[in-house]
Amino acid sequence: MSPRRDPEGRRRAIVHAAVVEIAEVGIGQVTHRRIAARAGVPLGSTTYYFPTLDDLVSAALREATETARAQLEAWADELLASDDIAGTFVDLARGYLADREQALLEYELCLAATRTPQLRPVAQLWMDGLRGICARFTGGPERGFALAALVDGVLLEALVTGDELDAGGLRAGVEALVSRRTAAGRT
Amino acid sequence: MSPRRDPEGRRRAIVHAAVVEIAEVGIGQVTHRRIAARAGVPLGSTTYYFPTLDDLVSAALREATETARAQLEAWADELLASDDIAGTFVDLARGYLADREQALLEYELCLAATRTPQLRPVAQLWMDGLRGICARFTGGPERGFALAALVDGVLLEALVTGDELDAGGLRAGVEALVSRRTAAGRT
Amino acid sequence: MSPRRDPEGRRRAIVHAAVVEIAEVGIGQVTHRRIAARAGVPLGSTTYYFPTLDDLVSAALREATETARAQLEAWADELLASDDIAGTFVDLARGYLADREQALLEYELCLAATRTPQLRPVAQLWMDGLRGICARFTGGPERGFALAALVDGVLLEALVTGDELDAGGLRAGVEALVSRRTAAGRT
Amino acid sequence: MSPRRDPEGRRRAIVHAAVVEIAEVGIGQVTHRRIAARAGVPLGSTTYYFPTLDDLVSAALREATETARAQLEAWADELLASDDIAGTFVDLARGYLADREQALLEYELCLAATRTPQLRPVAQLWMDGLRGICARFTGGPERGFALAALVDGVLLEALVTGDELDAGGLRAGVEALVSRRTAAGRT
DNA sequence: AATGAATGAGGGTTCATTCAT
DNA sequence: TATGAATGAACCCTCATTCAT
Repeated sequence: MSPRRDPEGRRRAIVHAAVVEIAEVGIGQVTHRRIAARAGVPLGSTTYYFPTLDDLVSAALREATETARAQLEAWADELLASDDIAGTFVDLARGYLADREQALLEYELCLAATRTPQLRPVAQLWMDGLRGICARFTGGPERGFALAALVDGVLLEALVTGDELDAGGLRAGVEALVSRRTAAGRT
Repeated sequence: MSPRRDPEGRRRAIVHAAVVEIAEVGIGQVTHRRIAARAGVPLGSTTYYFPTLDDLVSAALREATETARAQLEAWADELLASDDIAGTFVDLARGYLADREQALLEYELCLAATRTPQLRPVAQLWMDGLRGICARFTGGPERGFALAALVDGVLLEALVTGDELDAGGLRAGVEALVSRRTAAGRT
Repeated sequence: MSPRRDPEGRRRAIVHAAVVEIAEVGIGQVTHRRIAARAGVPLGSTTYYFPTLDDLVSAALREATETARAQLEAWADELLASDDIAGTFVDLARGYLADREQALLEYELCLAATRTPQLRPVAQLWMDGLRGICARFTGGPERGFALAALVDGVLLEALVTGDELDAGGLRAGVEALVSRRTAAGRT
Repeated sequence: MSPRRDPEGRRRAIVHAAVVEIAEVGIGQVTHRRIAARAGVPLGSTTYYFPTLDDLVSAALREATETARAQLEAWADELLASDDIAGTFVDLARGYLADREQALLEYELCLAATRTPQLRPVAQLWMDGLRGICARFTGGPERGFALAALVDGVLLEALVTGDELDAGGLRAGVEALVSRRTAAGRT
């Protein structure tokens, strides 16, 4: 199945399997064996490419963040091109929650970062990215931070309650925070 | 310390140790042994009072939520008595973050609830409580939800980044969401 | 439920529960807790009446043997009154196997006796009883022993295979071993 | 003793240790740790080769049965070559009982099979083997079954009572059951 | 006399990690 | 380079037994 001679591919396959596995069972429950099984590689490969399980988990979370980063950029593009900021935010959030497990992983990473210093920068990446985007649509950085927090909070709540996204709340919040002038100036 | 024969006290001591331990190392890393050591009781006691580790963890999270709930009620009182809603929110959030580990535990519980059905109601309690309070200060339920999400987001971000509370963002967000009339009517 | 003041009754209830429990799960899997639960008495009662689990198991096996002994006597009566020894043996064996678990317990006791000296006499009781009965229907003690062994073997095989009693084999064996003259002399 | 890298040998050593251990303490009392100690391998090895204790026990019993099967075949050969069937049966039974613990294990397996379905086929192997042999020396299958039961019963009784084999009883039984013609035809 | 509380030993099992090959 | 074998620590949990009440 996996190419005999493609170390980089192997590595990526393992990391990817780790991401999926973490998303599914949570950081605390992930094991070498599970990842190896999921990736379809021998157990030894996981420790060969990653000396420690922590290393592997870190790599997985890093990759997950990369994914999120790309997503954030897509958000920025869509938001800039939209003339209904609030509506677009709702659409984007809904899209984000579509892959619930992936989204969960993101938040789990954030919490894990609070106890694992090496995860800090990874988590920071997401936070900063979201804040950066939000700040473009509000009068000042403070409101931008508030908007980012709002989005984070709405997403978290949806994940926790298991309900649909609270579109009404999100829309109301965005509208209250987004600068009229900015929105108007764009038309 | 604990009297030889005080089942209820023993039980509480174990639960409390579990709370502290979970706050410190995370739900996924907590073990009978750690809790027993922290509580100063023999290993067997933990399984005597709680047949399963899951039971013990549940009890701990339930207790933690009870604490949070009490805190929320204190919030409500302070907010109702205040004529600077935003400023009071900031103070309260700061107070909440003062015990970082306890706060962290709260969020960990929320995330864990997504994968452990039995934890759902416990997490819901917090979410509902916060939303209920917030709704009192906004024009409608949607803005109330948005305010709750904002608070949740701000707290989460502070926990994750390890920075101080983003007071400016919180204040700006609250001001944008809180109903003028309510604020005005209270002067 | 159980009378407040009836130590002997309590004791019997525990022993009986132990018998049933052993029959159900096997000697090696029986525990104080299981017996207490089955008997509907507090855990402490089991150790109060029987210092050791071994003591309790022994008592249970002793009781089981007593039951078997009574059964053997019934066999003797029926056989003596019968003019179709082989057919009666078949009927009796079938009756014995009707309560499979009880029968199993008997054999388990026998095997356990090989490793637990204190169980020896209990097991011996059954063996001797069966032999004694059988000897009455054969020409000499040797054939009597053979008949007893045959019965034991047939019962064991039925238990192990889970099949019905091998009536044909048993009948053939009995007929070959039973003394014609004895049978004839009784008409 | 055992080479560093010899998985098959290791596996066999563990299984063999399990057989011996079961013979000594009984199925219900056997543990990973005991087996590991007896085999002179680390604890982890037992679970590495056999995911579950049940698996290990099954393997051990299977092996024991294989041994017994080989023995049965030897019996068949000797019996066919003999002109004193009864005497040969006695010799064979005595030989079988010479290794008391191995014999005990056999019967324990049979009883355990009644409660552990996966053990059924293993136990059946022994029963069928013995019956098959016996049937060759009797007039019909029914007497064959009876003979097998007789042998089983005699062996069981010897094991349980701890006495010598009841040679007289066995001889008498065999003589009563073995087909004259077969015996005669062979002279 | 009777019992719930308490405990520590030990059981099965999992797993990160090391290492010979 | 790559991997299956191997290992021991640690985990959760069960339980016989002891003991204060």
